[in-house]
Amino acid sequence: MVTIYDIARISGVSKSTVSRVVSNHPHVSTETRNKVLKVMQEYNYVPNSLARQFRQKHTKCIAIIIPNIDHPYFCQLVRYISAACHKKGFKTVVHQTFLNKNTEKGVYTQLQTNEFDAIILASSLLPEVEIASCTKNKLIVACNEVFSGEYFDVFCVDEEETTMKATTFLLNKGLSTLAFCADNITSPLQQARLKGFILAHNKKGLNYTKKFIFNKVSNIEDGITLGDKIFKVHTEIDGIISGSDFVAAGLISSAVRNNIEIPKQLSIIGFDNHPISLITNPQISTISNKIQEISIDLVNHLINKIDGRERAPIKKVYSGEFINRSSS
Amino acid sequence: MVTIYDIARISGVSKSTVSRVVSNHPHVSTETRNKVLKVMQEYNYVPNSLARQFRQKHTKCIAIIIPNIDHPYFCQLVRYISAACHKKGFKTVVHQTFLNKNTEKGVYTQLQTNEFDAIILASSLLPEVEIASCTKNKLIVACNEVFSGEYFDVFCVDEEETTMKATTFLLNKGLSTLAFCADNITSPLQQARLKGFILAHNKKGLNYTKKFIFNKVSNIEDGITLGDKIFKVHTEIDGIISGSDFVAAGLISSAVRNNIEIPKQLSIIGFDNHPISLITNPQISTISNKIQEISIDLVNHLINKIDGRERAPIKKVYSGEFINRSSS
DNA sequence: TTGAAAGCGCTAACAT
DNA sequence: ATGTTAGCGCTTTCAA
Repeated sequence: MVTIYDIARISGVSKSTVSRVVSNHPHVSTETRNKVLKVMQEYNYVPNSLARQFRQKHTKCIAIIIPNIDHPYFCQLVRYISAACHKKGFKTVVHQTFLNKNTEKGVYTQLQTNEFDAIILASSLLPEVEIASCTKNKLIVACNEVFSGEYFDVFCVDEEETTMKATTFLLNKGLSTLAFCADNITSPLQQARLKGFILAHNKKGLNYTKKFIFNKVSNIEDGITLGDKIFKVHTEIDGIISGSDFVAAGLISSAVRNNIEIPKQLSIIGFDNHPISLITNPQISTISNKIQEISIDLVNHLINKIDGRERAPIKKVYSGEFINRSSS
Repeated sequence: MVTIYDIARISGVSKSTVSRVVSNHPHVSTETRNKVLKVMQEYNYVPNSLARQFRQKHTKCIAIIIPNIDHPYFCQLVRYISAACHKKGFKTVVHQTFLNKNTEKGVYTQLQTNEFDAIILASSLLPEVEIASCTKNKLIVACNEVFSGEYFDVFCVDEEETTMKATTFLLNKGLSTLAFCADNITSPLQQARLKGFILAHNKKGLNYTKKFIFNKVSNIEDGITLGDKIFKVHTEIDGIISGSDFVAAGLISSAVRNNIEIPKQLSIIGFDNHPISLITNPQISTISNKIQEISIDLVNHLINKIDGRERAPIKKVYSGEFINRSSS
């Protein structure tokens, strides 16, 4: 391996000078710079990132924590975050927890040992204070998880308000028996949605049915399974706020097979405004969560922080948009 | 920051000894080990990965190159590869090229500078020899891209044979005018599929229609757009081999809106066996590509190579499975 | 504008 | 079983 020292020796300058041309410092004469550049090229020199990172105490790498990438929302999130990071010269490493607390904690340990410069936390199983204590003196920012903003930065959609809007829409149509599906009901985000769901009922002086709050429904297959289970038995359900467009798609396909007319007998609302909502029949009414906008804002902010251009923790709340298609 | 030297000083041993307990070496007395462990805990010591990586000349990080993660196949691929790597103590960094050659080259440069230990190449725009020359002396393995296996390891499904099987199935049904959709037709993988498509025609002494080879059709929206364009004008098309289940889903939704009966008037076959193929109406006949099996094999092999337990380049070919549902 | 020199935190060969 | 020591490749302060 050819090192900076080799290049220095060969081009007859010092290591410092070579380092300066590598890092594009000023105060190097054009003559010297060209001479060094030529030798670098000739000997196929590439700087060793490991050494630079060690010396400069940063990795140019950001971790993102999600439950599982094979999911309409997280997949898009990673897409935009990763692209935004790349544009700024950062790598992104994806950590899937598969909803395992210890896996999540492992990522915090890696943060402490400098495996990456910061964490974007898009899904968490741990309480805010515990996370804060695990990530002390390090950079972490939450994305669409419901945290106070007291300990670390938070960028999120107002899940409660958004879910309330969608639920109210169904209630205003005169529906009486709504179901609610969650991916992982104990998470703060799902709790916020549930709160919005309940609040919408309260505001109209209506009751919701506890046994129609379904947990652990996260993908197409889960939607199908749930549908097959409830559509035969609980025909009184006339509306569903489902946790994602994939779940909604599964529910719709099951409903169709069970001869339930949508939206005449049953309304279904999804989340995420994923393109899948365009190909079901009927198309899925959904909630757009501004993934791209949030991703870009968040990454810009985070990188400013890494570069030391920002200080105090901020909380930025976005408003979700209800998109009314044909399933409601 | 508390370093290994601090711990050594405080616990009254040498740096080497501390290093040994950190790395769980044998030849440390239980007494010493416990003493050091206690001090480490008390002072909240965490080893600095940057220094270790630098010293040991590895990152414990593997890059994966894909066009874009928001895609049914690549999303699942990343899911399984990333999980398999994690199990072996490796991180994965996702590089999306968005089909840009220079972005792909950038990743090879990063490999040369040791930003990660190896690349898993799941999508490439570059010829095999160029890749080989860019990744000299480093580890790279291709996944489901059609390379010779001469320069680097290759794990892949036999795309040609698999596509031929599916095409033959349609031809045997008596269909006469088949269309073919590709994501990016110039890629070796898509070329292999096209070859299989053509071969199936040849074997039966039939011709295919060149203008029904469609390029740059990669997601749900593209499927819808293409469907809306061709279903009105080219009613002679009676079968489509589409590049992915998402494209197939888009096509089906467009066909339904255009009052085309599937599979009576038109057969559609997807790729990837993504759950989306279960929620369209009719369900999508598709080709399973054994993502999980390949991912695990590939990662195991790659990590053996990183650890120096393997040498010569290998090529492992898997057979895809045609799954006949209701869209064909 | 350039060079000398110290040192980042850790590992491992060698010596004891 | 433990310590001594050299050094990984680079950046950066300081001096010239």
